[in-house]
Amino acid sequence: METITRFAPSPTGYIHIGNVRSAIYPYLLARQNKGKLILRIEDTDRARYVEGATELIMDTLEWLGINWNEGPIVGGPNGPYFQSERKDIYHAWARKLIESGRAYADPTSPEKLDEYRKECTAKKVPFLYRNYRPENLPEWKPGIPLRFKTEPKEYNWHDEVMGDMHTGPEVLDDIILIKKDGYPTYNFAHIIDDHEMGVTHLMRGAEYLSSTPNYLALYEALNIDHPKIITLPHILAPDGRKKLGKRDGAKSVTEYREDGILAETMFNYLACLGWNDGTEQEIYTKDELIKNFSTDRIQTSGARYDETKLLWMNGQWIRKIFDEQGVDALYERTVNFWPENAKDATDEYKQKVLSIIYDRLKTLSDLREMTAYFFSDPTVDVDMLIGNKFLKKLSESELESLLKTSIAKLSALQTWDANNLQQTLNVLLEETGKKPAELFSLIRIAISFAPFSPALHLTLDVLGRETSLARLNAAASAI
RNA sequence: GGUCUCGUAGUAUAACGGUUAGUACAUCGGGUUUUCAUCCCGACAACGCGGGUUCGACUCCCGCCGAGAUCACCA
Repeated sequence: METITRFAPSPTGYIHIGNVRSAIYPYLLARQNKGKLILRIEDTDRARYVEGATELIMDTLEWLGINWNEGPIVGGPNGPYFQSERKDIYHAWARKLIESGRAYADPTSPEKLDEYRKECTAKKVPFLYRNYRPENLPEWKPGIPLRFKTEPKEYNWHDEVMGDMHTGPEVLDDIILIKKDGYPTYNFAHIIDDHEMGVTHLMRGAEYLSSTPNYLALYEALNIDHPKIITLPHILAPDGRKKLGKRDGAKSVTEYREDGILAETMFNYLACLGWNDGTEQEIYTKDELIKNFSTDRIQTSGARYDETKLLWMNGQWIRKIFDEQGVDALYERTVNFWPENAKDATDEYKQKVLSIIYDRLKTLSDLREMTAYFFSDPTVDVDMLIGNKFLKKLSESELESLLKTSIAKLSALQTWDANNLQQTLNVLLEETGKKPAELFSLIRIAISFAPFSPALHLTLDVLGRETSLARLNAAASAI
């Protein structure tokens, strides 16, 4: 049987890192089995609906490389893929339930419901609406919610991650199927949709675990089979132990993207948070994940989200892309991350800068801080020179003459390239009798006035003869 | 409160009855002609507690403790 999975977000805002995984895993499973991934928009809550959220979600998925086979834009045989456009379908199924006596219109007011609830809380007994079913039930019509008439019993089921599950009748209740505004609840809609769309594997977060028995009861009353149930453990907030949510400051995927986290990193990190293939591999391409993914190795316990490791992994990915795909591939991803003063620089020059700085980047946005001096002359800061921990021991006149010696030597260079620069710097070391720490720090700071920079000969090479010498002269005359 | 789930170093994890409990991030120390990184080497650091079962338990069973999820006309 073809594997059909789905990602079914509700358009209430951005996708944060706590819930991208419920898109990644279904995607991996679908691709691994040459199946289909369906994107379905669960927009039945009109109050929480956010304009543009669907586009934002699709944009995020696209960035991550999660493409769907059926859903908005691409269409498909099982549409519409917006729940708000499927009302008739839900109502048709609802009428079947009414006919079989498994659903009823519930005239109870929200106030009355509240009262019941408080009563139960006071008595310290669990609130179950089925104990309060009204006597004279009206016809179901718009304006009145429709409830499921449950038949309390035990349920046993298998969860691909959690294993064999069991619950007693006390967890079953008369859940609302259709709200008074005519829209279905998630509880009802997702069951109908998954069935009609042929979903074979249902992957969702652990927060749905406790309502699963109610869903099982619904499948039964509807006389339909349920997909394989795969419960994903929660991603926990970095500090607390709670499920990561927007309230805990869970950032949107878009935010990470803007901070210079690569899509590869995001995908890799999240896929491996709560899953591993049993080997010691840490860096996975999407294809490797598709190949190696298996639901039976998904963790059962929640995993804390660790941004430090994400940053480490991003550094790994930056280097991996550079090493395996070349500077062009990495450069393509950096276009939005250069400092303001790099605006007029050529692509060729920026690529040169990138190729000597890339292994220092944790995020692409580090470029802004780390490369400014490549694009315009830094402000001369004499204190930075004389206060440097290696240069402190030298007098100012010594520094000045050392700089002048260096300038003379470097100016004499026939061909200004990395190799020759390296050789010349070595000669300078011998001739001046200075330690590398002293001579190189001096030159490095004089040309960059930055806390750090790439290897000296490479930096000089990229800056070029004219700029390098001009900056050295400026520094020398400022001392 | 009911129900369900979870519990290996600070973090993510490996182990599926027998290992000096492995790996990675983080931290600390060292190395590679300056810095910051990369890279390499090293160090620190864990089986929640208590009972069983067993020749032998991180691994199986029970209890306890701790943590989380859920009990909406939200998804």
